[in-house]
Amino acid sequence: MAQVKSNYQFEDMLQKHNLKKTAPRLRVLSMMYSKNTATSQPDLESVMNDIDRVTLYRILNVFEEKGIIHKVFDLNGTANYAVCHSDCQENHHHDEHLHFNCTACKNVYCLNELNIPKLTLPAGFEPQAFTIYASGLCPKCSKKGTAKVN
Amino acid sequence: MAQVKSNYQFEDMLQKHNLKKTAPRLRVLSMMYSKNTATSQPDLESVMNDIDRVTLYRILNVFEEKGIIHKVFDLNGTANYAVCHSDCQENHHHDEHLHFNCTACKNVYCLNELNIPKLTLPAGFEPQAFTIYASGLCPKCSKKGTAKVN
DNA sequence: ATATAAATGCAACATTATTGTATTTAGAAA
DNA sequence: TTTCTAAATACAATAATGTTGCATTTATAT
Ligand SMILES: [Mn+2]
Ligand SMILES: [Mn+2]
Ligand SMILES: [Zn+2]
Ligand SMILES: [Zn+2]
Repeated sequence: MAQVKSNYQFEDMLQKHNLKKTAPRLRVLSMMYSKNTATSQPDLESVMNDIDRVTLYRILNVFEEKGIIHKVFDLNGTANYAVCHSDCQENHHHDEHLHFNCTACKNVYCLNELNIPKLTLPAGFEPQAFTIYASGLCPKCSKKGTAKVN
Repeated sequence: MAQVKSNYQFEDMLQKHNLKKTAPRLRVLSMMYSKNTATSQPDLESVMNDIDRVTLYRILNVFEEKGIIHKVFDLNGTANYAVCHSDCQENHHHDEHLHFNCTACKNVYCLNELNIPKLTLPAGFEPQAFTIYASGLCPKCSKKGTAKVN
């Protein structure tokens, strides 16, 4: 499920976006691509505790600007970041997919494969983007509850 | 659109939830029911600047616990609060409606009338609640853009 | 190799969330 | 009505998070 990318590909990504290939950026990219769930800044900080808090903050910001990652708020309102699957451009995201927030493990999953149904809003509303949030149990946690632990 | 309720009804609501009828609580209730959009804590603070910030914080918390209001995060991740339209109970909310966040005026609208289509998630996911977010222009702001200002 | 713009790390500050507690107050009981 | 008590408020203090400025370091173009 998690995308497999080589370090060379990460360097390529940075270059394409006119970003310098630095160690902190490559590490963030590799961590985010290795997971199939979104990552909060506290998550990043605890794993990469040798990188400055502000540096991570700025890396996440610039990645979001460039359309490399997108931000999603979980049930508690804390920001989580996930890689953009699609054709996101600088300052123009297209992340209209479903976000699933597991109430047990708290992980946030981007379910890109799901297409969002068309909705008609009340008169006057002119929607430009939709996202759906679902909360409940993710595959891992629902398995734990019922049968054997994975 | 905004619900009209008398002060007597607000007192009644507090009593039903075993909350004392205090001036700050009644003022918060009356403000939130008078609007058809969600209210952020900074909003409340600026209007009711004689009430302590922490008091407002705790009022919002207890109202949410009791199922009187629900929290919704806007595009910037700041919490907004809106009255629950339906059968929300203590620690058991049923606010599965669409939230519309206007990119111009930043207001958040709860569109309760809209029913959310059934969605089938990938195998293993066990959703318990859905909410849809839409962003774009609200009726007021779309009108401003095209024709005369309202 | 050198120059330079970009990125990092550190300090400082801003904002918001949260907890503790003394004082006040609503509502029950006398 | 007065008295009592648990609940609520206000204020102080701390924690957590977001943001900016700037000196130092580093990637990369020349
Ligand atoms: Mn996503
Ligand atoms: Mn709502
Ligand atoms: Zn889970
Ligand atoms: Zn608007």
